[in-house]
Amino acid sequence: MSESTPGRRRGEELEQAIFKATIEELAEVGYANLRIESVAARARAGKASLYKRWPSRAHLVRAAGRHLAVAADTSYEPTGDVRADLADVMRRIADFQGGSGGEAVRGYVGELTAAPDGEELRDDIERPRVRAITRIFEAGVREGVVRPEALAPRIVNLAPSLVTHYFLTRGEPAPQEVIDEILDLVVMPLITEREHR
Amino acid sequence: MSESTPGRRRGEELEQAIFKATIEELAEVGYANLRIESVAARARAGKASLYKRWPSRAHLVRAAGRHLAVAADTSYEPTGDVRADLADVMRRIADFQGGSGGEAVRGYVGELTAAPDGEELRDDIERPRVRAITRIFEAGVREGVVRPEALAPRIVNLAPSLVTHYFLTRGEPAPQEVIDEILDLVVMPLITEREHR
DNA sequence: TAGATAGTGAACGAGCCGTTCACTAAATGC
DNA sequence: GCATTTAGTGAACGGCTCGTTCACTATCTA
Repeated sequence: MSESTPGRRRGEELEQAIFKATIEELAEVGYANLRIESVAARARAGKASLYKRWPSRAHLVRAAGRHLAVAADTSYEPTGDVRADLADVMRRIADFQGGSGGEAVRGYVGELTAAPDGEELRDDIERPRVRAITRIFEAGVREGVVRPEALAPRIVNLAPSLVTHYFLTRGEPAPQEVIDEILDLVVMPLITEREHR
Repeated sequence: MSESTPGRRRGEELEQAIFKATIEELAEVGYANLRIESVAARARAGKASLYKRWPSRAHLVRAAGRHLAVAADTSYEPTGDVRADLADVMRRIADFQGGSGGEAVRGYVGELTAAPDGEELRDDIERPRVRAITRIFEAGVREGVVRPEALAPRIVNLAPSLVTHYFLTRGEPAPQEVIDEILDLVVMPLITEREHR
């Protein structure tokens, strides 16, 4: 019961508090203005405790981003309406990008130079999306409305990639109209059978 | 003839020298490690001259990026082979991203928060691509191998968007295999007629 | 040729970085 | 229940880069 007066936290408990503070700071000031000292102060922790765990701001933010991505990984149940299900997943991605997760990704991208590490963050973010969309596509294939070739990873990743590209190049998450247009002009025409004609 | 010993440059001439220095620095140390003082020193200019023109590093890099994008805008003549022409344009985009242009874009993305300005840079970069691909598509439409619907901006931008997304999330420009896969699995199936079957 | 304009270079205060250290609280071993 | 080890705190630091200022000087213009 060391909740109200933490006395002195350590290990996992302290780490969680630092992640929480990082995410809050990201949401408030953005990645570009994130100060290690501010995070430490907000978490009521010593700056040295942060540097003991992560060698730089970029590493801290990356770790916090993974933390966030894993936490946000809620399993998704397709309704069977392929377009509606895809729109739903894309909307969730855009919402994620509108918050701290987006700031973390932005920072990761800005600092990234010929990615030596950092693949884990991308994987943690991509994996649940791929899983959700694969299930949607599989359901569509069973019903005969989606071509089996659509299950190729590049095609499964198409919708998330385009939503993310919008976010990265515009600075704000894709609005609903953009999501609709991506679906109606690109994704749906590509994945559905066009035997008519 | 104030080339070898510039005496003291001003106006346009000085600005060009600063851009040149910025681009060289970007290529050498990357955006994250770019120091205003290093740029000034390399351009043999006073730091104050830089701050007189651009309020921050981000603005300087953005301006240099536009400068570069405009300079790189070589008009493109389609051969008529849609896939080969697209592969060519995508290859050029990836090459651009592998140099200073990519670093400028990366910096712009990292610093970007709900883009108030910065649309000019995106436009300067996108416009020539859109123009080139539109011409490729138009040629394809005339020959009956490309659907007229492919001329929608979202579809014209598809290939560049995916190449750019790869670059931004991986930290390095898309290799040839990725370009080929994007073309064969996504772009070509989407834009070509599929009346057979 | 005189004045106005624009660039130089050095110096500055301020802020944040990443590190260190003496101190203290919590966990562990006995 | 006491002694030892482990881990976090908080303050202080040297160093770097920022963005600004200022006296000086080169170039342009009238």
